[in-house]
Amino acid sequence: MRQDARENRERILAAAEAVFGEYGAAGSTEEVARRAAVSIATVFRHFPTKEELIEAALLRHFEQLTDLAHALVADADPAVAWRALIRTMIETGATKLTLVSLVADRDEFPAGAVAASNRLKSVVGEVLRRGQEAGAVRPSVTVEEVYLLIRGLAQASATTRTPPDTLARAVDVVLTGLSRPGRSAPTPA
Amino acid sequence: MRQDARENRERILAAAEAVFGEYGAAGSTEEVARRAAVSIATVFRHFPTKEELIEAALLRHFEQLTDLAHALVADADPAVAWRALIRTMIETGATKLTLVSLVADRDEFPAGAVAASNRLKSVVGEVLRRGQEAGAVRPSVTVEEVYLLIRGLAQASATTRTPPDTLARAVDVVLTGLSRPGRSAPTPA
Amino acid sequence: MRQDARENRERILAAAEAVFGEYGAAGSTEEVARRAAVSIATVFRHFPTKEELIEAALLRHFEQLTDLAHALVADADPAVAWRALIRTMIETGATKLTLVSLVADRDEFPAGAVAASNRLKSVVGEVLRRGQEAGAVRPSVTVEEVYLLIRGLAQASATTRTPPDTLARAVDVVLTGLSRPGRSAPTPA
Amino acid sequence: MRQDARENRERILAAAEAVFGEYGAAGSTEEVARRAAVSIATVFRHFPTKEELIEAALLRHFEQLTDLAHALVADADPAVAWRALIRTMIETGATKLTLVSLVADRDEFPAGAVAASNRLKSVVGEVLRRGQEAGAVRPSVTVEEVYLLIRGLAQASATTRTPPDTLARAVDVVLTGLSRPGRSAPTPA
DNA sequence: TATGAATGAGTGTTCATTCAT
DNA sequence: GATGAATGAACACTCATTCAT
Repeated sequence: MRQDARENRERILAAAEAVFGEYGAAGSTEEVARRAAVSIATVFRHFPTKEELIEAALLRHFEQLTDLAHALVADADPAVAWRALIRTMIETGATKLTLVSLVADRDEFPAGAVAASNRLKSVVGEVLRRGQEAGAVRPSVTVEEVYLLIRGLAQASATTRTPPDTLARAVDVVLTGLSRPGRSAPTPA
Repeated sequence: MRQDARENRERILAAAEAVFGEYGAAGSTEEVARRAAVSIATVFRHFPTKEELIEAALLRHFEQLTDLAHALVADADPAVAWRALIRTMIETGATKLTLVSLVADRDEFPAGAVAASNRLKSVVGEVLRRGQEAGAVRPSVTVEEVYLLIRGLAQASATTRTPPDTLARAVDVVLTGLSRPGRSAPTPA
Repeated sequence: MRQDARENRERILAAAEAVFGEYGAAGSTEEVARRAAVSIATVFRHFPTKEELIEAALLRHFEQLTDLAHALVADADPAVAWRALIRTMIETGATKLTLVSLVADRDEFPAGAVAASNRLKSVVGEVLRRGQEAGAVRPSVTVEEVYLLIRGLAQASATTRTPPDTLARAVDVVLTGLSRPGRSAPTPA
Repeated sequence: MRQDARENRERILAAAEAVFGEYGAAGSTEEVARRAAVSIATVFRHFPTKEELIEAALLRHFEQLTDLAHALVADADPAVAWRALIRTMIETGATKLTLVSLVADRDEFPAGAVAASNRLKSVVGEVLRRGQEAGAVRPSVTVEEVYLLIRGLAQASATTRTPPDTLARAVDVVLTGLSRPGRSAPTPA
């Protein structure tokens, strides 16, 4: 691929993340093209379908989160790492995670995105396991409900104007509900 | 209104609830008409605007929930009532609550739906207060984060195929996070 | 026909004249029904087609004008009668004559309306002939161009907001153009 | 703009002039597309709104007439120029001038079309003035009634099947009515 | 006979996608 | 490889007309 093509691809993906994060699936491909300052035909040359465009944006997002999770795994305190990961996934994912629902229910979930999603999930699972081993998280908790809770808060706060402190309190509720009984989750500064 | 018209109206509302619950605002009025087995013109005779159709469906849903909440208020045990309400709102609301976000951010939230929504919220608030007085719910909890958590789980489980037990575990996490420390929420049968 | 039916018919015709006069053919049958305070089905029972409704309204208008022309024929001064007829047809017809174009170009011009139109035309022709015999109108003038001029001014002033004095001056121009050379048309008070 | 696009634009405008001239504002954009042999989406790409399409057609027509009027101004004989202008405006404008009323009463008359319309009116005014100075036209005549008469005949003859000689005689009547007393308007060959 | 309700065939408009340059 | 233009299929909505009550 030529260099200008690669640059275009990157600009388009960034624009897609912004547009679909803002308007959900209702966001138009034309608008993506406009923000990326390319012709719409260029968008379609890179991503032959609106769906593929969304998936590519998702993939990018998953990979960024995976990197972040990896960094947190290296953190000294598993309990701190755990809480930070949950918080970050909800907050940074807020605008973008809405995208998941746009492709998730299709039968043939795209190979690339599903792989990235699995990679992310396994790292999250690892942070979870460490939290459990450290006695900070209930042993019965599985990644599945954690994901559901994260996605829920991300979507809900993304689709309505939620005051930050309301979201913060909701996150605390979740963290408390996940934490080992007797150890309440300390609220961050 | 004639009887056949009332029947149509009811069928249309049910169809609208299903369609918009499934596809969000992207659901088409045509599809609603198809599922209700009426002409699209009939849909528009009953609800002159797509928005009004969505709002009417919302209103219906709010009122049903309000009735249910009222019934639960009359229940003997506040703690049981509280858990039942949360569970029911998430489960029955799953498909439908997604609709809230579709109209919630408009400036002129329609009188009917907003009133119904407020009525519901106040009853939920009452059930919450009773749960707190009975020592079953943390005193610091407010309706706002409860709503956010409910909406989150409802939307998230509605927009992806979630196994029932995953949803159940997530609900338990939330209920535990909301309950008085030391009193874990007993899982139902 | 029952009496209430006849009353309805009359109210519908009046409403039709108003509505189509205001909006032209774009006026909706529903609006006519609304102004006549009857159901739309009643409108269609009386006039099985929108076209037939328009034609009936036309016919009514033609007949009223014919009556008026007859009265003018009886007038003592042919020249005065002539000018009065032209003026009245343009002015009263302003709002309504637009209707003519709505049906005029169809092949099968409706029997009733065409008859009424012909009756009117023949009376206008008579007034014209008398004016010519009295030396007030050019002998070469025929009813055809007179009709075209009348319709033109009526339509043009009906479809745009025309100041009364502009219309009056235009009518004077026409009257002058029609009158015997050497005898300018005296402007009325 | 690419060349094929420019060609399409021109074909669309021509089609619009024909269609709206025939049916008035009731003419459908689909019909325009059909006559221009393009997809309806192409029509909307060029003119994002039916209104803008009508306006563009109007503007084109006004500009053509203005050019013609300018050419006539340069003509040696003001009386001849005057009569030729009136005749041409009525005849060529027949099908098209109907459009004026469709947009004229809107508050925000579109800048382009209104400017073009004003330019045309001022040139017509100039030809009128020259005719008056040459003693061919009554001094009391203003552009307003001239316009009303022109529009009237154009509309009336456009909306009904008028035999050419009837229209010609009507035009003569108008020209005579406008001309200086004692000087009848010579009929053209 | 009159009505409220239902309908089919449009209308203007948008958008994901393809084609010619 | 990138672009501007074109397109078909849909969408929300309207209206003349018909049907059941």
